[in-house]
Amino acid sequence: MYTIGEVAQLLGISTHTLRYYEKEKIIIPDRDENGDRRYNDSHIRWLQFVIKLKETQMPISKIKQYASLFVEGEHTTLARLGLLEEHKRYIEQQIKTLIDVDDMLERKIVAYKDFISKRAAKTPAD
Amino acid sequence: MYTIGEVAQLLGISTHTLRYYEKEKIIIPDRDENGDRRYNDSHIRWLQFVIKLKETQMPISKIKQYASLFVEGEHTTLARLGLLEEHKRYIEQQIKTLIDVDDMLERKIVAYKDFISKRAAKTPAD
DNA sequence: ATACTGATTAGAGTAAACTCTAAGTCAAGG
DNA sequence: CCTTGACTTAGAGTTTACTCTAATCAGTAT
Repeated sequence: MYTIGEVAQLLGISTHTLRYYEKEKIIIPDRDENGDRRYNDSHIRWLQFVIKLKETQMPISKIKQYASLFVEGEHTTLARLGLLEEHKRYIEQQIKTLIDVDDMLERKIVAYKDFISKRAAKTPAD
Repeated sequence: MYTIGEVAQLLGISTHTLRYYEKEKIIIPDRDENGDRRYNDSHIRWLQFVIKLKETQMPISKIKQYASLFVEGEHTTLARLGLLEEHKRYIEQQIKTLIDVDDMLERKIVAYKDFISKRAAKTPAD
């Protein structure tokens, strides 16, 4: 069981963000006898999943949708599957785009290096 | 030579955005005798490059920096090279992350499908 | 006792990147 | 003549995702 500060540290996010996610109903931790938030291992795993989705540009609104389907229960598995499949398609498209741009940058970088080395060769006495 | 409306259509962005990019000094088109913006092929190519950078999450502030180095002239090639190399490193890291999450989603999706098909098998008379 | 640490809340503020509105002017085409 | 589409400046509004503030309280350290 972790406090909000411990979770923040562990996952490299701020306590502000954790409270924001709770306000948005993305994660609802338990509370201890003082009313302080308590996160267990399954909360942590869910947060790690959320962070992965975020790193791949899934908007908070979609993550919220997915989280609320979870709360609704087992009859939403098909809808959840749909969301994941949709995001997977986005990711695969994004990978293609990134590879394209990576190639484009590689060519530009080579051209710049070439230009710089030629310029250097032209002014040997500088 | 293209008008702002033609460029917007061609590149799938709005005229507002093109004016905004001009305000931010990312692209400075020519003007015709009426003072209307005129974009030539090299403007178009530069805009296509900007859009590619944006698709790969380069912030407008960085694109601005790169554009202003261009305007400053040839002595900024090293700085430009640096910016491109930095963004290339970001992209390559991002590709790794996307591949990881793609795998993770694949596993989740398989698990969901498995669950759904097992549930269907349990209730053959539904 | 009191200062420090870390927790709580509601709600305000911020940054990025547009996106649009107002309130006009101007020129060409049908 | 009227519509369309361009132009201007200045500024307001929107969305996303935080990020921070203020005021308060509970437990521990000196």
